[in-house]
Amino acid sequence: MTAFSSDFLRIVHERGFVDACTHTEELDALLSKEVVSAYIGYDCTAPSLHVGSLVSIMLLRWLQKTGHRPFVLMGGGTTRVGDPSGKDEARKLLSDEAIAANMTGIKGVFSKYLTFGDGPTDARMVNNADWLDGLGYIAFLRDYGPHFSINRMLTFDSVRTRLEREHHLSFLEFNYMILQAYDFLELARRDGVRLQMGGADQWGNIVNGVELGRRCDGLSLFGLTVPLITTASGAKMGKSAQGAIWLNEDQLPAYDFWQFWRNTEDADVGRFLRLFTELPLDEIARLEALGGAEINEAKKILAHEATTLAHGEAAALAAAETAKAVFEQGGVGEDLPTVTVDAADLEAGIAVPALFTRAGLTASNGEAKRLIKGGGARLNGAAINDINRMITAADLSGGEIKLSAGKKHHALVKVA
RNA sequence: GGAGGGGUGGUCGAGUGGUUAAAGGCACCGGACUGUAAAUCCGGCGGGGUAACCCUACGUUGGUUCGAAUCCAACCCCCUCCA
Repeated sequence: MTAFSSDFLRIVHERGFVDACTHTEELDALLSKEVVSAYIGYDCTAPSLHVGSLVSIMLLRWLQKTGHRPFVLMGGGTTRVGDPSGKDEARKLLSDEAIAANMTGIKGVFSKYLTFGDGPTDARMVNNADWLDGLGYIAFLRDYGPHFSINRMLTFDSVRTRLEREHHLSFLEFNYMILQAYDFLELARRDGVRLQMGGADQWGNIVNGVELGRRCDGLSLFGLTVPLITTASGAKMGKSAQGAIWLNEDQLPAYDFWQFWRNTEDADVGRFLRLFTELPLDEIARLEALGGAEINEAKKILAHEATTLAHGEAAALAAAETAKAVFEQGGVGEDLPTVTVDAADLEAGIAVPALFTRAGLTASNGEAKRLIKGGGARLNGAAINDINRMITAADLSGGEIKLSAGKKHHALVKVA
């Protein structure tokens, strides 16, 4: 591997953040010489970001830590068009209201990882709707259309796969890459941004921006992509029983976030420690070398570090305490999801399946019944085998009832 | 505008009149084994009901039929070729 003179490139290479880079050596020289502004764009297709975006967020964090300036680009304008990259069929169009609401949710995430402000290395957030919404069609076509070759555009992965699979690709989506390229040019002009980063699936879009900058303004722009992170089993990261692993606490409690990392596969521990924590590499090497059951210690550290970044150390410690109580001592923890029931309801008795569903452990009464039949439901740690069992105040243990669906999903029931 | 092909559950994909809540794969959930891991094996996987059973679902809306995902009509959407 090349020796880098810039801290940023050296660190992100060592830690496994880099998939591809346009002109590594020139970029390294630039980063060594001056404060570089770099950006990553984010879709506004969901109300929060999930761990799939965390690699790129960590990348921005390292950028800032090594003395450069991160820009977070909200795709308020481009989300209205829809990025065809990595999708083999057309996405649904979102309403403007939904996009605005999603943007608000996403903004909150970044403040945990980056320092925003007006200083030279303070992060800034921009919204491409600010310039895209006001574009005039003819003027835009005349100014930038000549720089794009249809022949070339047709060879880009996002376009080619659609064509090969004979899936529909609308003209609207076909324009996406032009708009994203224009974003880069616009940011370069406005704020002197020199580097665009993103996921590996963004390579084509990023390269387009680099080329547009050179053709229009003779700018020397750079692109860098991070690899798509999958688990050692080959699955995309971030899936779980309850759905995506969101970074917003109101979408996913810190305890569940902590549990996600705690349950990392053995084979992923080292890689994840490098990507999702800021522990020194020699420490990670030591943790990674742990064998057998000892690797669980490494997973706890991973969970602690990642949760501390996302939700703060207090939340991480609370999650760890709860996990310890629940898994290592078979008890209950403060941080478990909790539902409250009326005392009157409990006096009258609540059917077990209904209570599991109310606690959010199952999606329907039928699912709860199947869970009970399959032997996966437990009440205060004891297996339930009777579907018809009623839960009453007599089941209260220390003023609460602990329900478990499987070994990893627990909830507390308290009386209102 | 014309011709042909297609739209099935979270997803991929069978299924051309009844025994089809709809094969199979994947994903996901539970159990066993473990280390809150992986792999493997077993079970589950639309909703409601203790149950008999009832409801909802195969692009949409109507129709034929005792009975339709399956046949017919109109409409919507996608693909390919032609103009």
